[in-house]
Amino acid sequence: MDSLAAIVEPLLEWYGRNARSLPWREEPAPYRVWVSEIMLQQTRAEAVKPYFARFLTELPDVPALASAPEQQLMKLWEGLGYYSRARNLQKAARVMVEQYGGTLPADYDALLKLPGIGPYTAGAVASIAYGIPVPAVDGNVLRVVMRLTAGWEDIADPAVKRAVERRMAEILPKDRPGDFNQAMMELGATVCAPGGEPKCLVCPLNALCEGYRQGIARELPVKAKKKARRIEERTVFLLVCDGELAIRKRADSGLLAGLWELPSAEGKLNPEGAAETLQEWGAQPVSIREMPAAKHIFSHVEWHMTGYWVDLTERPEGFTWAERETLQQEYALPSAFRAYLEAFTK
DNA sequence: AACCCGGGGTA
DNA sequence: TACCCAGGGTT
Repeated sequence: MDSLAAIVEPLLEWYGRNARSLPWREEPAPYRVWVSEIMLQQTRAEAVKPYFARFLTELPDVPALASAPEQQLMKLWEGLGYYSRARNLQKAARVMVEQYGGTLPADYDALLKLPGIGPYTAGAVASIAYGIPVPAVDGNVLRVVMRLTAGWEDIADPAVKRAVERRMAEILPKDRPGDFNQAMMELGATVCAPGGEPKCLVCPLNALCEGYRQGIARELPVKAKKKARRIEERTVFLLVCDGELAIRKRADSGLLAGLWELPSAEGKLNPEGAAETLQEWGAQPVSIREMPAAKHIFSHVEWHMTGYWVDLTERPEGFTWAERETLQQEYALPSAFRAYLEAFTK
């Protein structure tokens, strides 16, 4: 198949009848489109919905985002993952306030220069919010194109992505770039879906699909395997004093940067090692109880956690203390710790 | 080019 | 389990 030009018309027709109703789609103001696109990076639309609603309520425009306290920002992002997205969102908002009068630049290259905005997001915002004719190639589009063309290229290869961007640019309808880009993604998300059997029988493009004709759509796309996760042992401490729990802020770079955590130490500490660590922290336990093991899986790391419940009557320095309720409402605590806490406390 | 960065859904 | 998800930044 030389050109994919033939897919444009049936795809747009299908999209007009089948587009999901999504909050950022109903009212595609640039700020809303941008925030939604950042949240949607590596994240399913269904997961984004509640976060998007809360975020837009609390931070309704670029200036509000630019001046938001870190604590509020991270709390709004808590549980969504890839927390640098939130920090870059605010960095970009500040650039917009300083350089663009508090609005998003209506220009692909200017968008691309902003923190957190790469080729996909720049294309999505430019085309959806401003009608600028540029492609937006994400995982959905790569999958759809590889199946349409029966292509066995490795979609993990950046050169393959660039080639697909070129092909999309060639056929992009200049009058409806935003609809076209969204239609490709919508098809990939709901019909030409990953995992399991694609719904070729209801696909508006099946008559044009080489992967379907050859019966290999299910096998595509090809993607190079990722490296296996490394395993890290951690020992978590529930330090309890007067009904309050000790937490502390994580380093501002690396995994879960700048979020809060339960005090923890590397390795699987036995009771003697735990006592030693508590001594280093200046904690004088009234009682120590060993807690069950738990596992938390990140995309590239696996934490094997054990823990100790430690009752204290005096508070060592270097920690922040919070009641369960306050912790819940005020502090951004990553899922790994939240799950551990909820599993072993009432 | 390789690695880092979350959390949840799904087969 | 392993893979995927409206990816981007750093080295």
